[in-house]
Amino acid sequence: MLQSGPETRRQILSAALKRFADAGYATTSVQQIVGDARVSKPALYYYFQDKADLFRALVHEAHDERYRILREAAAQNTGIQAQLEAILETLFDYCCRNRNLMRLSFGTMFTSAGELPDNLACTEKCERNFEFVHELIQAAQKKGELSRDFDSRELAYGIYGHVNFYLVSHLIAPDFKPDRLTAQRIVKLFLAGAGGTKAKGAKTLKRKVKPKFKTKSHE
Amino acid sequence: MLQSGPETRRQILSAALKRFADAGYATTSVQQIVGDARVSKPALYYYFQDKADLFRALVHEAHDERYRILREAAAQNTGIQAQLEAILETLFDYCCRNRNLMRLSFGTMFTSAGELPDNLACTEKCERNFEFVHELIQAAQKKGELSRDFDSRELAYGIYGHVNFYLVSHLIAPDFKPDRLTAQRIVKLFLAGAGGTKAKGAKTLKRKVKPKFKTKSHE
DNA sequence: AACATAACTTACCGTACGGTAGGTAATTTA
DNA sequence: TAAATTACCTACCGTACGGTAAGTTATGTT
Repeated sequence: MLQSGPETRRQILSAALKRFADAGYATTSVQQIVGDARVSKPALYYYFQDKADLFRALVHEAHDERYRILREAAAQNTGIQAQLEAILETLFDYCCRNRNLMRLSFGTMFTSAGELPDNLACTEKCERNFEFVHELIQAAQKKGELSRDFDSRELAYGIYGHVNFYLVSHLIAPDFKPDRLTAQRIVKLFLAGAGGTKAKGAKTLKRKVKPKFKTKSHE
Repeated sequence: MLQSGPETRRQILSAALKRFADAGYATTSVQQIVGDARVSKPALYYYFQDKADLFRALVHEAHDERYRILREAAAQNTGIQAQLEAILETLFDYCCRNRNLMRLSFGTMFTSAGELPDNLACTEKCERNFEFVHELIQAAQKKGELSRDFDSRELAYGIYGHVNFYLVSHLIAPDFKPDRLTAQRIVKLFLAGAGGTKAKGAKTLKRKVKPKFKTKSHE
């Protein structure tokens, strides 16, 4: 019996996402994907040009969606602190709810180029995401919301790296779930700094990081 | 003519490093490696149990060496600021001089497990590296060198994530070469924070980040 | 000189992969 | 209702892979 068409396509994408996220592009075979999706191989080749095309569809979806919610979160807030908090919370939330998609897109960024299909061209989309945050910071610096002792790019690196560490931590250890409070703590540290015991601000929002979470870091 | 033995082994490792770093584990074939190393396939299987064993040898080398120089850098300095600066500078230097090895070990951390050989067990080594920095920060907090408004783990995440961002940036864009000055700037930001224009400290050490470096970020 | 071992080589095998040729059943269009 | 198109299926092909069996040459050791 024939299915509804788009439904089959969705099944293939869903199965492919899981396999690619678990085992990477090269290791995953088309056979496995069509097996999971309960369709035949030619069905897959009916909807996608080849294995690489299927992979690209997933990666681009991941990047674009993330960029979209990033902008939305920033637009709905004013002031760099609120904006950063919103962006972080949104990212954390999205990351927790679309773990496989995020694992895939992070994977493509850190994996050696030769392992992935050509024409992936995700560096541009990565840059776009970073530059968006960078511009927010630049603007905030101009408004005096952020210190001018640092180059805007230095600041962007700082917060971006910090956040990515949390994201990757979640991707590696699913039980580690950064949330709204985490976002606020990160922004607070970013703004206040770690230096001295000059009792720089209120101790509000403080939270013990559960030590049971074995970071499993990632260098 | 027969070669000196260990020399052949070294050639194989060197060729394998390059291939694995460029194309990843799954995509690289044993044929390519022995081709580059100008030896035959059985020569490789004479020195290594199998493809996975060869890969493991490289990864473990990378992690252990990095851990060693990390400890050394910390031991030769006192005070958290000097220690962090030294660690960062050492890491940057090592990363620039052993780029392929670093690409390999970062790759293994971010790549999905299914794509790599079993028994890789690099998460422990990653944790070990992170925990070392974490302990330094804990000690500094006790001595009052660092703020107690934050959990020690929060602080460690902050600096560790920040640094990793620079490392990965270099791995993706080789022209971007963080150095001693970069290390000092990062530590300064970590300690002082990005908040306000209260002219928190001297403007010494300030440096413009060359905008010509297109970050190529990585999310 | 005789033997053992280390350090390889050529040649090959079975497997699993990505992809396709060619056919079929349901659905839409004329 | 007939033609065309959509949505698949079974069966298969060529290739390149990881790994090995069996032979060869140099280098000690006795």
